[in-house]
Amino acid sequence: MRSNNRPPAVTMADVAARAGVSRALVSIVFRGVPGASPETRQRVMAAAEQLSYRPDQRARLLGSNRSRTVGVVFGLHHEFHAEVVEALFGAAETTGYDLALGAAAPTRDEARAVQSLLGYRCEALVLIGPTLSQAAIEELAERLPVVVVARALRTQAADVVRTDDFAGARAAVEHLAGLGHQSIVHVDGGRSPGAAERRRGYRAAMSALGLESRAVVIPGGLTEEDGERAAAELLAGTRPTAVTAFNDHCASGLLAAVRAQEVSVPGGLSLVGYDDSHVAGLSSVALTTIAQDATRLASSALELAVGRVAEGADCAAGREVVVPPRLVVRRTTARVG
Amino acid sequence: MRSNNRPPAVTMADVAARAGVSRALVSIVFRGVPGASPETRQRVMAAAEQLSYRPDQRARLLGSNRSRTVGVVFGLHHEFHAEVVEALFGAAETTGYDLALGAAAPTRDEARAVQSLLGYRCEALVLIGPTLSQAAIEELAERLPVVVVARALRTQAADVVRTDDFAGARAAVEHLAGLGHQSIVHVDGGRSPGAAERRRGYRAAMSALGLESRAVVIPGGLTEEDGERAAAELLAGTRPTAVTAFNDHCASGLLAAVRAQEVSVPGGLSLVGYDDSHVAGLSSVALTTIAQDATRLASSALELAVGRVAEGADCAAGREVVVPPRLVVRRTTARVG
DNA sequence: ACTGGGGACTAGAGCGCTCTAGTATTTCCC
DNA sequence: GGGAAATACTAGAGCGCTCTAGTCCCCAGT
Repeated sequence: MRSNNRPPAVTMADVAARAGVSRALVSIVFRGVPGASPETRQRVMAAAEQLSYRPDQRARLLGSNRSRTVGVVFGLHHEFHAEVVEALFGAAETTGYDLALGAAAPTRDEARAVQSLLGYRCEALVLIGPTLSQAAIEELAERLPVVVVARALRTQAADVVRTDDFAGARAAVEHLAGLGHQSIVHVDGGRSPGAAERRRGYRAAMSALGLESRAVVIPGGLTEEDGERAAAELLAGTRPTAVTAFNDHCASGLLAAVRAQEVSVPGGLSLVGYDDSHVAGLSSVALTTIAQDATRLASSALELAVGRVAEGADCAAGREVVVPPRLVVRRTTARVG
Repeated sequence: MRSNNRPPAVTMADVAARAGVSRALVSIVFRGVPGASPETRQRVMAAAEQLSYRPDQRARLLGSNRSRTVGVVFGLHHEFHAEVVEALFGAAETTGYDLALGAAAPTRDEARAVQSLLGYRCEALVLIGPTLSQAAIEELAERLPVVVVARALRTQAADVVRTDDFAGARAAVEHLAGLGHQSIVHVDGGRSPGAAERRRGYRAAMSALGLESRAVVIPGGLTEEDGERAAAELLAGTRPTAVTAFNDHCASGLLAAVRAQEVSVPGGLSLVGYDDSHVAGLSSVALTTIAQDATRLASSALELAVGRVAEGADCAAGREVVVPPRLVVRRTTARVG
């Protein structure tokens, strides 16, 4: 029994019949390949329009035995991921590839997202800030090209596109040092992608400035709550004059929390975030931060992904694209008072 | 020429050969339908495991001529949408339906997202806070079941699931009035989904309290920036003692901006947001707000969507589920000073 | 002993496309 | 005017599944 009594979906055959041509010709027109006269093309398109026909992706992909699809795994609640995803859509436009989204969230882990994407036979996978283990990523990479975005990974199996977080963290410290700060604390991101690099960059910069002994890293995280918790710890001990935070969310939580304690920013404390996310740009927050170039990360990632697909398995392994960060000075940093 | 020299994808036939059964049997096992003995099931699963086989969704769906997929259109940058999407994944678990995501963003409009979803032959569409015109939605609804979430819409064509925004706005006003406020301004959301209802609820509540003449609506929007702009306007005129904002983002922008102007909240101004989004819960923001129940919105939406699919075109038209909102009192509202 | 029924399994025809191999028809160039 | 080459089009075999209509075999009932 067919319980659904909507009209059956219109297929290529319907369009062909209406236009008075063969199915193959309709296929030719819709794929935009040569082999049809302009008038026929016109006629086919008109027929399709009248029937409001759209080619069935599933069948199209099945038939060509290529999916022309790149899977994207992203964190549903990560603002920065959303920016990269948007940029990926822009980049995909010119490549002829489609994007399939796999959402990861607290109640739906990355592995699930990946599995569902594999079911769609993506030709490559772009993982944005994945928290999967390196082993898991390498295993995946055996099956299809994998590009990891925004996470440093030493592996020959996958390509990596990331911001130079080491340089970013260093730039933050140097900016603060340039303003006369010496007591600079880093609130880190724990095991989050990028956290280790930023921590290393921070330490290296402190050493280079001869502030080695004053380097302090306190545990933070990637959410506002983490920033708030870090603020408590920060204010309890000997107060630094400046802080570099793992990301803008953490920084903004920290900012709000210290301001609530009557500590003025940047008067009493300078603060640098990371990512240049939306929140940093708000005039009421105006966070000095290190910007990641989502557009370049996205276009590089897609380029690597489709490049690898085209080259097949025998291409150069484990390429890495490092995009330089950019210091954006706003109003949470000032000369040490 | 086959440029890609990865091993060809493993198919059902491979599994069948390895397990020594027919393809059909493998299909039976993977669909979990009766018709295979426990031992055979075991054997097939083992074979699939060894080959790390996953059924090809495209083919599976093509073959069954059902996609068992519900398309979800959401705003990539809307925190609240992300919450609903996550809840939808949870709800989908029990229905046997899969979710396909269609992302809308400033550089990728909803129509594109919808078109791409249609290409995957979704059986129904869930539109979260769509900005599409009513006509466009109705046209869509002729082709497949459509459920609109978080936007009031008077139509027979689609089902609607929304929070009772009228009641929500009223609850906000009543809460403030209960604290002695009389001069209460509403910062609205313009043409955003839900904005009109909330505005009406605000006006109705003010009237009911005999504060009709003091009702003031100033233009806002759904972003922090909109809130900041509204703050400027707010502080320029005769200052109210309380504000209800269109959503939490708008409220938090407003909050930061007025605090920057040395206006204490809630001492000098009480503020109520809407949505109970993440940001409202931050201890440094602690925004009193009207919570929308994303989980219930999501489960109702999915229920309606699959219900309509099951019933076919002849089912009750234009159902509406209205989920009650909930006042969450935090620390941005206080008795009028 | 014969029938009937049910469980386990298979053959094979789709699903709506793509794409190779082909058939007409026209054009072009000595 | 005849062959080559290009252009416009079609036939039909897949792609990897699902699912209907079987086949086969074993056992209960009479």
